[in-house]
Amino acid sequence: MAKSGPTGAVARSIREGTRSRIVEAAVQTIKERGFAATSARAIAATGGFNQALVFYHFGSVNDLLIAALDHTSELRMARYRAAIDSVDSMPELLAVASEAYQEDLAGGHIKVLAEMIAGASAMPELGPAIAARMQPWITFTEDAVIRVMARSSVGPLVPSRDLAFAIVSLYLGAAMLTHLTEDPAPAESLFRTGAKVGPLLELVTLRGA
Amino acid sequence: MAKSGPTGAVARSIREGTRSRIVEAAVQTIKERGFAATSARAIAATGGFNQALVFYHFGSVNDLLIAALDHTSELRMARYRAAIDSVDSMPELLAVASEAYQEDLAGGHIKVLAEMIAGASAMPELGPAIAARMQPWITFTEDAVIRVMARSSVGPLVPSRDLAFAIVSLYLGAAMLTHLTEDPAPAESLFRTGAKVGPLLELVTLRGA
DNA sequence: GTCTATACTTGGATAGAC
DNA sequence: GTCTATCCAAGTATAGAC
Repeated sequence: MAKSGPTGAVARSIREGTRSRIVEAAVQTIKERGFAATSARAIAATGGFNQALVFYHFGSVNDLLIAALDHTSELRMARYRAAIDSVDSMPELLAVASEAYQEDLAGGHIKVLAEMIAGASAMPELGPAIAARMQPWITFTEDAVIRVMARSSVGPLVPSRDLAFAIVSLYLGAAMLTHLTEDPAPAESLFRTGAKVGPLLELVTLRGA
Repeated sequence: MAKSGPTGAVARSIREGTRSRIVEAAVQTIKERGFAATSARAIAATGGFNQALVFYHFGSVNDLLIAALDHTSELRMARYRAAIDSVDSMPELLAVASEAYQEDLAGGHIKVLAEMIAGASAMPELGPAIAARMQPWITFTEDAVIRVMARSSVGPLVPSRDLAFAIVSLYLGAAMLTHLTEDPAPAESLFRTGAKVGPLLELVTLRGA
């Protein structure tokens, strides 16, 4: 007969593992205090554990931060994939992208991304790891672009790779500017305008409509 | 009768002032070593002067960095203004923008901008100062957009502020990605594609053509 | 105005007890 | 696996001689 395990917070801690607790504390610390303030000591304070655990489990603060970025990236990618896979028209795509952006902003995901990319400059050895984690987003965007452009008469004229790079750049740049100025209004206005212009574009370019 | 002054490097130093020497050393250090490595000690080593001078002349490293950003921003703004003020068609504008981007990349201006924006996350007290220094670029871009769109039949439909914000975001995001991956190819490909698509757009939308 | 020397702080990282 | 205690490096900033 199996002995019954612990319950409550302790059980949660064991089930999720200390590693997960540390990763989540790292994400939360970046969101709340920014990259620069996310030291091993600050992460430990956020999560309520000892500073030395960071090094025991991850070897270095940098390796922990990369694990944290992986963690949020996976969550966000799953969210975007579910929202976009069922979409194949430009207006729908813009609407979904706008909605997901609002979620990212409210949930602090944008802040984590912006802080990590910014941090890559502060810790150059972090650069390649973060760059590698941007590639899936470009590929993902390119897939969506190809699907939507297939219905357009100008689709074949626009290199999908360039358009995907432009979209990711635009998203990233808008996130950095929003994050920098702490003023969400310009980006929101841009998304609203995009939602209005999208259907127009579709009208003009729809193949064989 | 005026006594003749010193010559050579010494004269240059006096004429430009120590402040300028320090600012230029700061810019060069950011370009060569990145934001994180741009400490008072590193700047002093680059410029061949004493570390304490940074604090005597600027009070803090942060204040020096802001002065350095002002310095490069003024140079770049003058360059862009001269190039763009004489332009009023979309293809020309894209060509000029592409050229200026190449210059920025080669001259390291993009690196300075990217490092400073990244650094704003690392040093939160730097954020507002840098945000304020992005505004002139959005306004400048909006002016160019308004002039070019005046010739287009769809011009009145596109809010110029949104388009300007999008262009600056795209530029910034592309710069950050290029900087991060150290691969200039995607951004260059995007600019080439833009140069091809621009004339097409103009053909389609030219007012009363 | 510019230098040397140094006080002070923060944070990464490890040793060793438990 | 987790804790306490500590070492060490790097950097800001200042005091005070020149």
